[in-house]
Amino acid sequence: MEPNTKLKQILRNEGFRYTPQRQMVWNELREMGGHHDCEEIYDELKVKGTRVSRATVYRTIEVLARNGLVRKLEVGDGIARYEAKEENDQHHDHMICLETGDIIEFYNEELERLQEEIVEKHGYKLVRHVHQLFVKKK
Amino acid sequence: MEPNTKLKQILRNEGFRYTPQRQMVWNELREMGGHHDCEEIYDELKVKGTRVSRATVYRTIEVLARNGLVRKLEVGDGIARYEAKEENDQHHDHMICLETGDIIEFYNEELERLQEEIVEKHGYKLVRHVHQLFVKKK
DNA sequence: AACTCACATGAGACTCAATATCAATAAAGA
DNA sequence: TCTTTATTGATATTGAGTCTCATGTGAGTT
Repeated sequence: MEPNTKLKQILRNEGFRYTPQRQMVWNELREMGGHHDCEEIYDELKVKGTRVSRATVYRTIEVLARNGLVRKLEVGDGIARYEAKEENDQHHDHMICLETGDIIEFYNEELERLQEEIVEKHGYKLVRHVHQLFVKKK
Repeated sequence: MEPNTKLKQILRNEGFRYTPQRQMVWNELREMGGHHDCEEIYDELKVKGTRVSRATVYRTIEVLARNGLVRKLEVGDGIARYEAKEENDQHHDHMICLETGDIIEFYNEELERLQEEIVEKHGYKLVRHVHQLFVKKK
């Protein structure tokens, strides 16, 4: 399956249209890698000569996030970051260095299990979670 | 020690002045209990006839948070909530019900330990963390 | 008690990420 | 090719939060 077909399929399943703009935003975030805000994506697309409006970047990221292609990350500075969720990425959370702003990914199975357990104990089921560790170099 | 002295002491230690406005914001948040945003605190003070400006509420909450009297809580809707940290409150994190907006507090010792362990393993030290479980009723 | 002055307050202007508006455009099925 | 309707682009608007600055006041000093 060629890479573009994946996005096309997902959009179709959700009743959305496949558009070059959506493809470009999705491509861009994947190519950039890491964690970026909408403004960065918008600027990068502009630099590359592809004209996608700011509004469309915001709207597309939202659509991609709702459909699990992208993960939203809020680090507390009022600017939402996004990261592409690739085919066989495993789930992870984030450690944010307060000195450098670096974002480090981590995953801990025991942690995931504990969360489920806690939620269960309160009579709920877990939909999603936000877990961020703000750290400093030792 | 009468309750007001506590705030007075803390402010003085930080080189801040003790003002009726700061006392009123602090009192209000404690009386309200739970998790509230600045606008709610501002409105409630206005209803009670005490005139504290919006700017002062925002500024005071910030001072209180920096000095550990108040805890900031961001649930992802772009509005910061705050909760009073009383004398002998123990640390806790939050479960947010996606259906009702209810905020449930939880604490798990093993979870806290694990976080320290993970951070340690990456060569950092933990400063603070954000941990929120978004849930639905079963 | 009066004096002093740096810090705090109040009112409103301002910021800026994000959203809404709406005419023009273009998917995609018939 | 035609038609319908979602999508786009340009821009205005929103709103939580911050900044400004003239005025007010806490609190140390005399």
